[in-house]
Amino acid sequence: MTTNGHLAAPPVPTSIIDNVPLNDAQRAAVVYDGGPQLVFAGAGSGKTRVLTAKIAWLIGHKRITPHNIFAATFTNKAAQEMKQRVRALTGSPCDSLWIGTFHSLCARILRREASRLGFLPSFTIYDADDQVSAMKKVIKEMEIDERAIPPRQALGAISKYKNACTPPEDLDPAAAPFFQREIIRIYREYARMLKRVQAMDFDDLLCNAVYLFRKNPPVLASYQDLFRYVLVDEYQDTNLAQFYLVKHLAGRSNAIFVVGDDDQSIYGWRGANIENILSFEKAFPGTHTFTLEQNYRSTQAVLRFANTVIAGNTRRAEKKLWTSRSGSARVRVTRYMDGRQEADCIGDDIRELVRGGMPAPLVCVLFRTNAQSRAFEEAFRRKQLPYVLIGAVGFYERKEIKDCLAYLRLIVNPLDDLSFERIANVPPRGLGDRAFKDLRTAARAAGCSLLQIILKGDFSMVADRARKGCADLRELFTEVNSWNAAGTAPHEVLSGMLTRTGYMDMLQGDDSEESEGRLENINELMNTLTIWSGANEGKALSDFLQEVSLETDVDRWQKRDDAVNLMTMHCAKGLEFKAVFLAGLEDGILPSRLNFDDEEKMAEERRLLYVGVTRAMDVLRCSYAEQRWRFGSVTPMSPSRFLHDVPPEVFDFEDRAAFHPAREPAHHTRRNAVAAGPSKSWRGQDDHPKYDAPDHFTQETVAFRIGQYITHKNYGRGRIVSLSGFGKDLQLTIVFNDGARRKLMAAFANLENS
DNA sequence: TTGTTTATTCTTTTT
DNA sequence: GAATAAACAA
Repeated sequence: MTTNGHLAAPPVPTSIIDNVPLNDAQRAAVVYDGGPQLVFAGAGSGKTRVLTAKIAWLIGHKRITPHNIFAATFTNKAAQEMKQRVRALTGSPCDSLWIGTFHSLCARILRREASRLGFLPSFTIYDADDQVSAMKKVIKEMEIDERAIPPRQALGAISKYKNACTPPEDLDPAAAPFFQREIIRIYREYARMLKRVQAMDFDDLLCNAVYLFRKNPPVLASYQDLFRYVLVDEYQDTNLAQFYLVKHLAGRSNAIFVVGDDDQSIYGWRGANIENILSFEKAFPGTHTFTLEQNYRSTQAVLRFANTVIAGNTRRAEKKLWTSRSGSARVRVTRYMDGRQEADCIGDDIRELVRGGMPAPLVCVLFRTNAQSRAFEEAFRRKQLPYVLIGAVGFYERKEIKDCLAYLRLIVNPLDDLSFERIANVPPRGLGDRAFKDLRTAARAAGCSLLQIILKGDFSMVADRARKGCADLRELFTEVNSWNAAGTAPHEVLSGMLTRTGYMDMLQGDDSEESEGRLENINELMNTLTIWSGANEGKALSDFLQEVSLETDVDRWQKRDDAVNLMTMHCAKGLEFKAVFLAGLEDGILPSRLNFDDEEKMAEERRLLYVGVTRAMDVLRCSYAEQRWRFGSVTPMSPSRFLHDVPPEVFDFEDRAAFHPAREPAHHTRRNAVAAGPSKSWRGQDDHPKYDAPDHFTQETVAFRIGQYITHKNYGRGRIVSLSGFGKDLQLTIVFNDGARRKLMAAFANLENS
């Protein structure tokens, strides 16, 4: 059953949302009150607005208390913003809304109910790094060869089980083939270890919440009573565990509202299941489906490009995005000689845009992988073009920051052996492998954690020279624990701790470039913590640690009023910019060569490009390079196969490679030298058959750009005013000196430069 | 036990 | 090219 607005929108004056400009379809979705709702919201169709209005309507019109609403968003930032807007609309304080990412909402539930799962409320949340080190330890302890089963692979397999909410005790190793059998054994040990150190990884937050509800029907019932309404944003990126969760919470009331766009499903690799949205109606019978097709974000030129990109995918929910926004700028596709030229020229183009009045923070460069950011950072720094890089090496993933956090974690959770092992010898305290082994044996015998052994004060199990270090640690933690108990502000605890341990001295003594940056980072952490303590009076150190580990890249993003933005396309989900540059659109990068052989993954790559394209409001520029400096050698590249699916009339093609002045950069091979040689993949052998891209992109004969003067045998001299198509099909629009405007096929026109 | 050198491996996207 | 692990010297 589908409604496009006109039928189901009774013009009931519902004062609460009268202040929100909504079109018919949006309004219909907001005021519908007849059971489960699925809203297909195309890119830029006002999804957030609908979601916000819906919550406001629930509170203001349906009289549901904020406390009884569960809303899952994709970032915490989005949650904060929505909270603000709902507050503005309803005039009621909305602090009690359950709104946030699935992970934070689950963490909140799990802290309250921890004991039912055999956890303490103070459990630690392990990030990807922590997971790897925990897994390495498990594998080592089980005396399995790390090369036979790489930790990451084991984690990947376990993550699949957790996504499906299959606990290790439901798996029978005897019934599985060898490799799987080992994985199951490892899964068991890993789970045991996390329990022992009182930690949950990201997947645990979701599946443990599901286990909680499965095993405790009364608890489930109490949450079903609590959450009278469940809303989910970006539903296309939910995984099975999240589906179970939603099904548990809303299964009885059927009071559920989900928004999403199957065309923007880009997290399949993380376990997201596009079937969740495509089969929503099966899971929630009686679902009413709404479709938002009017795009308010992009110009027709951008949207046409986007529509042709996504049209290449077959299995999609039918929808046609349209816009009434006109705009003068055509989409441009540019060919560059190499990554460096690409970054340079994009920098120049951005400067040009900004000079023309475009605010820098509304400009964004998007790429497929984090590694690609480097070229831009270098170029922009050279050009003194301010930028902010979102994502990449996250602040909280830096060594020194992780060290600080490990110290703090140990105060909150003394059972966290992993954090203990991380910092026990940083700065050096004479504790090496030998000492750790001794401590572990003693801890195991006493049935307690490493830190607890230290706190006992009996160091007879370790060698002489390690005793001093152990005693130091004991003194440190005894003292710090007393500060914390006495209610010393968190930032003071941290700074006291770092001075006391000599960590600061360690960095100050080392006058390398990095240690300077590290000191700065630690300062920044201290500032963050100070500000946080001020803004969150009454909250504990443990709350800070949780917020930090569940923070998304976008959450930490602060727009600077003079800086342009750099980020991956994944990171850009849900965001919009006036001008978007999509860089590195090459086969092997987007789509990633790692997904060449999997049809569904390739469809996801295409959706990723679609997401990138639809971030643009006014200006969209795509680019690819002929060769790229990758992995220590120059690799020839060809344009993304997705570009070939876009009909030429939808964009202007511009070739800047041929016009780039010959340059002899220190480490770059000359283009011709490479182009002439046999094409070699970066591994030294062609392990993937090279996609046979039509060579018209790279044909050296087609080298024209807008503004160039040429001479034609019959028509004389003229100036190129626009280009469309590629290679053999490249069409030039030329204004000749006689005033005539002619469209010519470049391949046949036989033009000369003049 | 610690710090240095050399070898080796591996490259996507993130809560 | 970078990050990590193993090997080695002090």
